[in-house]
Amino acid sequence: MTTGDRQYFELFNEIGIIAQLTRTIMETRLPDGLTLPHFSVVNHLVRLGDGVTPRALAAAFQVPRNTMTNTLSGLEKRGLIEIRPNPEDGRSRQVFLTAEGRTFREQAIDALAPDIRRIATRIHPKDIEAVLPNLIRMRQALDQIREPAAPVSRLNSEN
Amino acid sequence: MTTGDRQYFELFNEIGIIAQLTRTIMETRLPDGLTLPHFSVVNHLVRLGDGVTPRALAAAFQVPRNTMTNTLSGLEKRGLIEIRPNPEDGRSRQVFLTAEGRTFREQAIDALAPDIRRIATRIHPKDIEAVLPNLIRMRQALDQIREPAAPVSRLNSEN
DNA sequence: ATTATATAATTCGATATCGAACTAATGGAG
DNA sequence: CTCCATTAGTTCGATATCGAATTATATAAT
Repeated sequence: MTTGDRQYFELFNEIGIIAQLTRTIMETRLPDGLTLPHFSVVNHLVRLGDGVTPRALAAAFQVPRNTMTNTLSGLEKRGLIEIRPNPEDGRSRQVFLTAEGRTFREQAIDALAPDIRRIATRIHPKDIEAVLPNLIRMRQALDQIREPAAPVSRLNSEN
Repeated sequence: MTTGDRQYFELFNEIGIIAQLTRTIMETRLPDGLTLPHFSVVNHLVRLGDGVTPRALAAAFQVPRNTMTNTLSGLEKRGLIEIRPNPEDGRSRQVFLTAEGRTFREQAIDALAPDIRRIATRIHPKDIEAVLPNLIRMRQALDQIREPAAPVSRLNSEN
C-alpha cells in the first residue's frame, strides 16, 4: 500500500464511522421497528415526489433490489406507503406515500431536532458547507465507477 | 425542519451513501465469507497493534459489544486472529493477529489497489486533504455527543 | 407470430446486526 | 470478609442485508 492509497482508506474509514454514528443516533429516535432506511425512503419520496418504482429507489440508495423490496414491505405493512401496479409496465410497480407516511416523516424530523441542535453546537454550518460539495462530487464519482454500469442514482439527494 | 437542519440531513445522507458504496466495493474484493468489518478489525490490529480487548475494538468501531463478539468469532474461526484470556483481568480477553491474519490483510490491500487507482482518477488526493481533517473533527464531535457517555473511541484511526 | 433476451420484482437461504437478558469477574463500601 | 454495583463478554431472538435463483412481463430479432 502506498502512502497515497492510505489516505483513501482513512477517508473511507472516517466516513464509515460517521455513517454508523449518525445511523445509531437516528434509529434511537425512530418509533419501534423502523430503521434508517425506512425513514430515508419516506423522506426521499416526500422531497423528490412519489410514484416512482422500487427499482428507482433501489438505485437511488445503492442497495440491491431485494433489499428495497424488504424495506418497502415494512413500510407498507405499517401503512406508511402504498404500492400499486404500474399502468405503463406490467412488470413494475409504483410507490406512493400515504397521509400516515407524511405525518410519520414530520414527527421523525421533530424528534430528531434536539439531536440536530446538539450536533450543531459542535459542527457548525460553515463546516458543512466546506465539505458537502466535495462529498457530493465524491459520491457521484464513486457512483460512476461501479462496474455493472447502472448510473441511475443521481435521483437521490436532489442532484 | 429549518433550512439549517436540512444541511445536516443532506450531509449525513451523502456520507451514508458513500459509506455504502465503498463498503460494497470492498466486499466484492474480499475472499468468500469475509466482510468489511472483518477486514477493518484486522487492519486496525496491524496498524495500531494487537493484544487489545474486544471491548476496546467495539468502542473503536462504534458497534455494540455483541456485534464485535460475532465479528471476532468469524475471524477466529478462519484462523486470522487468536483470542486469549487477559492475564490482568479474568473477565477480559486479548485479541492477537496470526501470521495468516497479516497475510490476509496484505492480500486484501493488493486486491483493492486497482479500485483505489480507479477511484484516484476521479477523486484526487488534494480533495481528500480538503475534507479529511473536517471529517475527523465531525467524527470526534459526534463521538462525544453520544448519550451513554463512553468516550473511548479515539483509539480508532490513529488519533 | 415465435423465439430469445432483457428487465422488475420477489422468494429463499445464509449471514450480519442489534437490543435485552444473562454469566462471570472485579473492585469499592461497610 | 461480605455485599453490591460495575464491567467484559456471551447468548438469544428478531430483523436487516445480500447473493442467487425464480416468476412474470416486456422488447428485439427473425
